Amino acid sequence: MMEKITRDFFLGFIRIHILHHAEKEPIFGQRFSEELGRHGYHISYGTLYPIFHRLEKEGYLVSEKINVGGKIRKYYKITRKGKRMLTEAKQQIRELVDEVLEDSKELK
Amino acid sequence: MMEKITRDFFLGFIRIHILHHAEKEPIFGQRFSEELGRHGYHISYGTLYPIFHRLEKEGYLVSEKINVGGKIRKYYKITRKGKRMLTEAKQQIRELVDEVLEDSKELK
DNA sequence: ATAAGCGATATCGGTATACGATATTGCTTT
DNA sequence: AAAGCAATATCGTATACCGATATCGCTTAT
Repeated sequence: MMEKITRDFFLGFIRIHILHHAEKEPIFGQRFSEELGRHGYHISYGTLYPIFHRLEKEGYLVSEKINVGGKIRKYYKITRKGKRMLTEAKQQIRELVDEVLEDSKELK
Repeated sequence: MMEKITRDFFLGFIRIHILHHAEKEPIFGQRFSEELGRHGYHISYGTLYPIFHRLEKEGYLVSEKINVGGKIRKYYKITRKGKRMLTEAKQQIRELVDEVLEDSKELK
């Protein structure tokens, strides 16, 4: 089980994580969750779906329902507004993180 | 005002941030808050103090009340357990962050 | 044609966390 | 002894996370 502190970090980072992936290719909830799982992370659908809804409502993502093999997936892709925000957020996060993680670089 | 998404990140990162500083020198709430403020960040005392309490309760920090000019400050320093956790958390966070922020490096 | 199956999304009730505002602590000075 | 002050602590409300459960929409079997 993950340390709570690392988990808090993970959760605070999840929206950025989502936008980052949605910038590369359209994503949908279940697959995104699975991929996190493959990397040892887990997020409840009760958390994940409302986050998608909110990101769409705020204009950072836009969704499209697609029938794949008879099942409906809701694919999300990033909007122009989302890209702008993501770029800016990444810069701010990098500044925040660089100072604190500086001395852990050699431990990689 | 900060973007909500960046704020979520900041909040998820705050415990790491605190431990990081407490590793360098003993810290107390009000000064820590002021220093964040100087860097453009803000955290409510209603959020900050309970975080300190929890980190101490979990054994990552230990506090000592010190009278400075007639005022009581509660200085926190990191414990051995806290150091171990911090080192581990930093590595995990670096892995998480590196993939996502990779392509923002040249924008620094 | 209908109901069972299934991938996927949506939502619910309980619990925890963040916030601004207010109260409290503990010492010093008047 | 009470007023002043830096600093810490806590309160009530709002929001977020969670596991569990419900719902959706299509396909296949009866």
